[in-house]
Amino acid sequence: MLVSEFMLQQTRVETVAPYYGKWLKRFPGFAALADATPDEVMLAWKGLGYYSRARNLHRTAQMVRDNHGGELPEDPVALRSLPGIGEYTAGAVASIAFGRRVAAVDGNVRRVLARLLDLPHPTPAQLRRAAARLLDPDRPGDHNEAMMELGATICTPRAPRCGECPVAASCTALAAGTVSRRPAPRPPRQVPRVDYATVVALDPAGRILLAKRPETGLLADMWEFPSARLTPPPASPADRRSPSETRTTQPERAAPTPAALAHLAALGYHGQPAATLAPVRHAFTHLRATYHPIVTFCENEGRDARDHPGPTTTWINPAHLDGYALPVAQQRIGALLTAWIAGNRPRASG
DNA sequence: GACTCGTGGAA
DNA sequence: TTTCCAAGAGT
Repeated sequence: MLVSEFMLQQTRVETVAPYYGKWLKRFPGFAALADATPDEVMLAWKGLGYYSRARNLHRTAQMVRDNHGGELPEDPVALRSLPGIGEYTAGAVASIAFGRRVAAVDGNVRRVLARLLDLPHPTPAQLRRAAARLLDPDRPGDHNEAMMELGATICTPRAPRCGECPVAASCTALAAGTVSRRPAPRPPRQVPRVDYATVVALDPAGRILLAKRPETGLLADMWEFPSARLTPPPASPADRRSPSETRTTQPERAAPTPAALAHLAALGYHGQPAATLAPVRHAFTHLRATYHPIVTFCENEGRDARDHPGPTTTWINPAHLDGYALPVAQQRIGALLTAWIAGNRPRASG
């Protein structure tokens, strides 16, 4: 249940389903997960997104092993202290798995309560009080699941089916005619557009260069083709409050070559662009990225990550790309590269 | 309270 | 094609 709760944070059931079974087979319990390496954990989470969840679940497994005798604590306060377990997950696990009398307020329950009580801007404290007051003390787990299921199937964000709702008679927002505006949606923010030059370096043996991302921030601890930002950093958060009517003047297509070669030189390699692959677009939660992949032939002077400072890098056989934790956009670049190599194989003998 | 942090699917 | 999310947690 802990694995499913981690995976379901901000993620749909249909997306999680294929990962869940494979994960439990790969890591059958806390001990197996705790003993795994970070790379093994990231590889199993590859493609699921919000990768800090994987690192936190890994750390939680190690804390369960080292501090809790190998068994997950049942007390919601103890659960709350584990990495990646917040107020919601602690309440869900404690009530559903262990029968503790605590509420679990997720996005669905928040919406249900906001409508039942007609609260436009419910605070976490208001939601905690309301959920605790309504909780069925005899069946807290079933109650919490029922609240979430009600929000997922009847009390939906758009087009709620109030005619089928079992608690419609108690719904304050329904009586007031404000259901569609409860809770009030937050005003949209402008999403920055960012262009990256992506270096696909090929050595004479046909191997490609990968770099490991920093252990914090976007796509932490994931592998990627070395990339350099082409567009200036986004404006300060306060400057992008308004909707997208004022689209920033980003170039439709950035010129990638100089920055790409500069980045490559910074890594200690030099070469000439052999081809430019099709741009790859990818929408993150708060960022819309466009990667401009450049294929370049490089002399691999037998160097690897231990021979020079800077980011961790490694040369790999393109056929082994699946063995590395690459985010989705980088996997797409890898697919483009594979196709390009296949189309250029006859000329590669020189 | 504001902000960061992925992805795929529906509208 | 673009928007808007969906079973949150950490800073």
